[in-house]
Amino acid sequence: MTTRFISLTPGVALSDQVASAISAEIHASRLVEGDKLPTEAMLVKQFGVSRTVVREAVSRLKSLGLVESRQGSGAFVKAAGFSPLQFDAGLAASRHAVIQMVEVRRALEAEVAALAAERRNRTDIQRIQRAADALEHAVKSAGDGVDEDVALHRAIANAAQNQFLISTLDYLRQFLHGATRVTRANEARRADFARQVQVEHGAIINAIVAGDAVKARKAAARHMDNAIKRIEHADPAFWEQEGVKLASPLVSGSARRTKRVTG
Amino acid sequence: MTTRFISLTPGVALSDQVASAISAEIHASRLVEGDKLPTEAMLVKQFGVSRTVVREAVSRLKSLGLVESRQGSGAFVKAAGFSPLQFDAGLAASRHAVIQMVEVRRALEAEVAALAAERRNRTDIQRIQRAADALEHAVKSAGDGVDEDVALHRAIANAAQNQFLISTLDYLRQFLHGATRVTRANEARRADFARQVQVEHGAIINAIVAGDAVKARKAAARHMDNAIKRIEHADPAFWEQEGVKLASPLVSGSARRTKRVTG
DNA sequence: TGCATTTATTTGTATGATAACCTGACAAAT
DNA sequence: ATTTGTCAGGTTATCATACAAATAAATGCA
Repeated sequence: MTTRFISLTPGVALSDQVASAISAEIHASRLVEGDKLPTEAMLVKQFGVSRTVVREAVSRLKSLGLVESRQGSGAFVKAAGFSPLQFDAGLAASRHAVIQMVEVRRALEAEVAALAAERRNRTDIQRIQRAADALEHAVKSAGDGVDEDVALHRAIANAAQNQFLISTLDYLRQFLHGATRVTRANEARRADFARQVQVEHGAIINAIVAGDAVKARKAAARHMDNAIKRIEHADPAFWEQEGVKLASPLVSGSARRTKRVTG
Repeated sequence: MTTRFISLTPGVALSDQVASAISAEIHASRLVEGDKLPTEAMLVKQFGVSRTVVREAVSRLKSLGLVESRQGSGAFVKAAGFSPLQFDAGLAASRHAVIQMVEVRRALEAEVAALAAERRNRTDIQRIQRAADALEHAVKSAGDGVDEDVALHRAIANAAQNQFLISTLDYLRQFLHGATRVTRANEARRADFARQVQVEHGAIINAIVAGDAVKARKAAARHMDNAIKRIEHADPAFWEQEGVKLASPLVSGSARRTKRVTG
């Protein structure tokens, strides 16, 4: 008796259905590491599709790292590695989600600042202050200063000497880049806001230079708290138009045709 | 004049080579979002392979989210999504890396505890206390309590009402699971250690129940600080043997035959 | 038993054919 | 002028068949 798979619904690509059917068996642990998949011929029979479809389905599972095939032998379930962290891209434009992400960032930036204060060396301090100068110069030159802001925070993160903190913050920044742009545009319009940000940065940097981890942690947390406030008071037009456009994809995998490619 | 792709080397699966060749074009920005890939017929000519190979290659790019194909129209380069966060799995067994990951976790657990203290409702409190009871019971029953420990921290995270904090912590836990097992085994051997952990948990829970965010943050941070200390004093044998075993897979994609499947 | 050879199985690749679908163009009707 | 219907060409999706290459099982022999 062989494994019975689900029936197929027309309309959706057959290879997708077969791939997800097999993938479901693996995730449901009905097929575990080392297990041999049914042969292509068997899958053809069980699903009632052609070998092309079966091969494409298995090929996708291979590229996803779920299975591994050996010519002449068969296809086998691979060891389930660590599943990567991947937030839903559509949430990057939702005001609520962005605030939650900044909460994550607040935690990490505070930790980074504290560790940087403990571990910074002379080179780190130089880089941080150079990045701060560049940011100040960009603001004076009427630039938005987004890149310089990122560079400053990255310089601080480097001083913390923790690769995972750096990676995680970089990952978050992918999602927060759009929001950062908006908030900085807001800040640029109001001189008092810009000055406030500069003061916040200065407090963090001073604490790091002084080697005061507690003060650095507090200053970084306060900086992020204010960032949340600035996001909350950002131009609501941004969240509406962008939010709607990007929010749809996540509710379901339904077909959408957002882009025209006519030549 | 159409895009010229690389030549093929025998030995490696053709579909792999074609897939990575096209993928390289995309990553090199010679093919950008919205661009139409050459038709299957063209790719067949350019690479000098069969249509089966081309289709499997494109199918893999689809599952990787790099391209999207529309029947009757063609295959198009999709918008480059956010690159996921993925730590090197081999590092999960290195003592130094684990400590750095716990530093990340300390930041997040502190934030989680603080937010949980602010946002917890009656249901959250019930779940947290039930999880704490289960952990205590597991310890008394001579279990290692790893699962219960995870469940407790997860219950707290849920009360924080921040999906991204939860996801990120879950992601970290994948890597820290092995280390957690070891440290808890250590704790189980020493009654004073076990009691200390229980006290630390109790402090976090009490602060959350009391709604004291500051105290909750401090208690969680202290718990993680002690976790780092416990890891540093863990049995060094673990880091040696496990470290070697887990370090190998990542150095290259070479063929290894670890498992026999004769059934 | 132990080993070499053969045979069968299975995946990799090639090829041709058909169906489903999209796009653009054009004509007809409104 | 706009909409609707139809058609032709191109493209992907699927099917079927065949052969090559690698592996595993079976066989025969010493």
